[in-house]
Amino acid sequence: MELPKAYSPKEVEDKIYKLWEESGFFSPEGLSSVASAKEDRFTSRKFVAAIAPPNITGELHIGHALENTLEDIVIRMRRMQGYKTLWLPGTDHAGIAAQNKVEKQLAKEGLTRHKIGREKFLERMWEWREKYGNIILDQFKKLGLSVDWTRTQFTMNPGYQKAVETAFKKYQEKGWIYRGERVISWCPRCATSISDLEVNHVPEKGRLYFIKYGPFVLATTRPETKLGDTALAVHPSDERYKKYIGQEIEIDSVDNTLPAEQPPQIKKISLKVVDDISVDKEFGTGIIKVTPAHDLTDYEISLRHNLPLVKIIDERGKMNENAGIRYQGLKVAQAREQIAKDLETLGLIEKIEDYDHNVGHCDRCDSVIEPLPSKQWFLKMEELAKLAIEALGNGEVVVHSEKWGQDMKNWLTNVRDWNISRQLWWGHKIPIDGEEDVLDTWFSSALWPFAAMGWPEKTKDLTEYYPTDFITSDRGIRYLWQARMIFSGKFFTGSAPFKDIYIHATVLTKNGKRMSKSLGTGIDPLAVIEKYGADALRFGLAYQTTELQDMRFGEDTIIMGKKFANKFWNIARYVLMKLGDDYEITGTRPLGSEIISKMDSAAESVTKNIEKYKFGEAAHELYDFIWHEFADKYIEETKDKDDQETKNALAYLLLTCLKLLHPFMPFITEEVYSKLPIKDKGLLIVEKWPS
RNA sequence: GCGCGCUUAGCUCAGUUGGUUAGAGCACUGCUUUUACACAGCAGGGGUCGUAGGUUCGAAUCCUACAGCGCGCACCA
Repeated sequence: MELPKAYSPKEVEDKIYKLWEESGFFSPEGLSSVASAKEDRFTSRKFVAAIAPPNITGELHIGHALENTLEDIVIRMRRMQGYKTLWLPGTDHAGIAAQNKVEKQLAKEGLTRHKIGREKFLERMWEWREKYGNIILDQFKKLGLSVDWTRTQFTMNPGYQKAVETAFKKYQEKGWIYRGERVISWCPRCATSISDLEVNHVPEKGRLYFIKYGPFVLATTRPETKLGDTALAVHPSDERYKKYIGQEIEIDSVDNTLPAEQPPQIKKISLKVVDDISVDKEFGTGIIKVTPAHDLTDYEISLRHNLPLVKIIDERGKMNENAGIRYQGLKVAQAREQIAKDLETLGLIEKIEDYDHNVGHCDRCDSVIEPLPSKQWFLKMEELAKLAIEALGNGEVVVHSEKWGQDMKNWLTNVRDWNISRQLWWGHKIPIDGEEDVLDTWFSSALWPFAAMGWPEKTKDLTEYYPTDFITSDRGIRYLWQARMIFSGKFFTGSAPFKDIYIHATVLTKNGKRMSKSLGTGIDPLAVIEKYGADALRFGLAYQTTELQDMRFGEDTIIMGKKFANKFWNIARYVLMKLGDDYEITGTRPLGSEIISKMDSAAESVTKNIEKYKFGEAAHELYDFIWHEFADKYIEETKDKDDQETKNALAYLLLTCLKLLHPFMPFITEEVYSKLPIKDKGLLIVEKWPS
């Protein structure tokens, strides 16, 4: 059987993937066809993982490629070790992100969701999901992922909807769901509340306005919120202001009842001075205006001092009737300019300084966030957080590396109640009569490992495969998703939903910047696969993986993977040539020569490293052994030998390396395996792991 | 601001509990087209291990300070 001189991935990959799919070995049911009770293969031991479901909005990016390559390495090794493996795939409806996509689509047609109405809009959402929802999953096939496609889930499937409803009701029975008017982070563009975790603080150049407030001067970046002031606050121990605490102070303000066309006039108002420890004596003049409705810190102060809220900014980011006719209808930024001008005219501004500060932006659309009071649904976190902290503390869930586990515990210890309602249309409707809002998308994601298996029904899958063994994601969603999965699992099923969490590195550009599609700094995995092959990409990614260090990824590493694939291909060619036509590989271990024992210890070490999720080390060991020990030394030393012993050793080395390399480079290894002179062989994917 | 991480060859990174001449891939130089592979082989150049101190018989490895880069949390109005 002649092998071509160079390995060409394109001719191999799709063909091999098809073979695997047809074999049924991606499903535990398929594995039972080759099960052996005697050797305990695919019978009693199980290994289960649920994929991090990609959003229906997306396309494959290099982060997905890394994440799922690593997970596939674990799954493939476990499968070969004889575990009945299940890797459960699916997609996430991605509430706000997906809704934004379709709204953009509508905008191109000159439409808005309000113009077409809720029903029609949801139809469009489902159309989107039909058309684009599975793109990533299809792309996963190019990567060679061995997920069980017969079980593909979606977070808005009817069964999953039921899980979400059930979960909500169970929380309700506990009395942990409540509705409250609170100041929350609001995105005027998306017209919904968003989670604090979805607010990005971006440094911006702003201005600090020093405004006269009666006998005081105080500094603010947002003069327009003056119209919503309900108090002034100082630090309790500030000697400068101690005598004013508790007093009502008369202040010159601007008359907001005058139309904008008229020159500004002074209006007297009065504000009480309160003392609060949150005030920094050192900043500005040490005295602050309190605008409870539009500032999170001020809101906290208002709760402590029982101050009223005056809402002056509406849900579209415009000044409302409480701002007075002079400002009503202006956008926040316009109102800021207008009032600054008015105050200046009235001589109420002492000075204006340039000022660099951080401004909150929406994670999804980058609009400036407006804190404002809004009626939202909340989930009490106290008891739930305890459940997760306990699971992380007693080793029921182990986080790799430990650094991230500690980090999650810290977050859970300080976590506030979860605002679970969103003013969107795409998502799970809050299961309360007359309620129009939907649930935060992470509410359903939090149920993923068990809801994807059919919970709350007592399904066979749930009994057999839950809890799972492994999950992985990048660090960006360890609170949003992983921490919440832990307490959801504990609360609803009594078990933590997985044993091991692996937080993988973030892939950066070669220059250490975040990869961004809009900046054109991303690497498209599909283009890489097209150019170098999936195995090269997979191996390159795994080779660079370390526990903590983020990964600056360039083509060099992929080129290395490609060269390595070609090297391995030629090792196989050589061995096959050397073995000759009538040799049959039996897989028996030749008696211990030096190279054989080196092989064995490499096998053991690679296994241990994958089991400990030390992917980079495992890849290095394989590379070094195959290239430098097997090829450079052993093959070179035995070139002039033709005896049976050498042939046995060559055959054994090739077969063992093939197996060890398979999780990293599944396509080329399966292809080579298909060419080996072995009697009654099946597919490499279910062959016995060497260690 | 608080916390964490990183800083080792031109580039991207390894360096296990401190111990002889600090490693890999890519790039580079020279030689080799020898029937597995030129996507290769052999040989080689290149590093005061961020800076300054300290501990030690001995430090890239431990401690302190500083600097640069990055991440997370919190936002000071």
